[in-house]
Amino acid sequence: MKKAVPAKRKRDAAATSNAILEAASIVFSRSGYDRVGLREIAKEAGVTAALVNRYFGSKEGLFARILERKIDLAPVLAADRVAFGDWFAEYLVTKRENPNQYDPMLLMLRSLSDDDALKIIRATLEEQLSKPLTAWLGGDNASERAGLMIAMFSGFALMKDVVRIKNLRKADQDILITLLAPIIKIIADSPKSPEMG
Amino acid sequence: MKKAVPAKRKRDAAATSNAILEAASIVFSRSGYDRVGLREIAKEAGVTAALVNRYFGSKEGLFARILERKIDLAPVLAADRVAFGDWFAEYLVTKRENPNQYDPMLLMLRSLSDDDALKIIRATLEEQLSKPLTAWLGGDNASERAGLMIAMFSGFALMKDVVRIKNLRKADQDILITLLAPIIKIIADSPKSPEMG
DNA sequence: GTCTATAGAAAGATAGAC
DNA sequence: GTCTATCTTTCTATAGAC
Repeated sequence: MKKAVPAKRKRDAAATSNAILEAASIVFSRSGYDRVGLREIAKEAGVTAALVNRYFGSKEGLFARILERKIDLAPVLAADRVAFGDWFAEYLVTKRENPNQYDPMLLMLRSLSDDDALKIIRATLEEQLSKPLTAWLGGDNASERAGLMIAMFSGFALMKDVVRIKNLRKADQDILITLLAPIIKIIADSPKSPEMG
Repeated sequence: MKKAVPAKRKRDAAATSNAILEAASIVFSRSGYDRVGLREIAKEAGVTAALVNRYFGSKEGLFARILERKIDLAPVLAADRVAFGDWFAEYLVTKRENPNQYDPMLLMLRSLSDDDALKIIRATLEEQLSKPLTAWLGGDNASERAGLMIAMFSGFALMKDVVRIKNLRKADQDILITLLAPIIKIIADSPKSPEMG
């Protein structure tokens, strides 16, 4: 609940620019590209809308900058390979949305309606998720399996946190994990080399 | 390619209202709720924007009306139960988006950015997909499995047709089907009664 | 570096003529 | 039943004062 009472900085370009970027990351994650105006972002950052364009050129430029920052896959891919299915299933099911936090996946899922944003999202997904995930998975048809993995977990996040269907919101978490784990496993395990790492 | 040259009807409320509904269904499917204005819909239907509000009250009302119509699940659920996994995998992978056709799933996936639309989408998914699918699946944890099924295939449609990631667009279709089928099967088959119908 | 003020475009909705 | 015209709001972006 760190409300917008930022330590009063004055005439510090870097700090201001960071404050805007941080505010936009959070607000876009919560509401998506279209629902948020520059005024709201600026207000959250403690400045005026004019500065957003001054530092980022345009709303689209700001959005691109947010997703340019590297998405940290380490916590996900650091999991033990054989335990990955169970671990990732639990991660997806128990992950709680924090409305005051940057969440690249939710930000993207909520920003599909703008053409400019969509292009940036496509590029981000391919560069930041698809590529490293394909490499990490390895084995036969790694690219297709990475695609299915992204489809699966984006769909899960979409239905659980964005659309919020009851089936997933009211479900017992342990049951969901039990059901989800084998799905992740068969995607993650290369069919022809299931025991390799 | 049936461009907007509708058989000139004059002063026929039912026909006009239908034309608007049909045009909106197609345009919303192609572009989503936010990207489309009432003027564009009206033009496509061969009328003016004022009539849209006259017949549907508001843009939101129009959107709700589109999704009120029953989604026909028969072609999907009519499949033989044991062959369902293979059949549905092939269906999802080979399905081609037709930009001149109403597609409820793509319409919803592209309309997540508006709050009013999102509420309608949530209700539609639960009433029109979740409920019948849960009943059809049956067995233990049918609701959770239905939720996962919806998550899986909405995520697949999202990444294939909306975001269009290369992993799924450039993939060999047979490989995708082969990988997808077992995923669908383990969701569809109740863990404790895998052989029941 | 930051602000106020505003330009300019587009949207949803409505009043009223025909 | 359908149209034109317009009101009102909201948005991104920019010019220019301080």
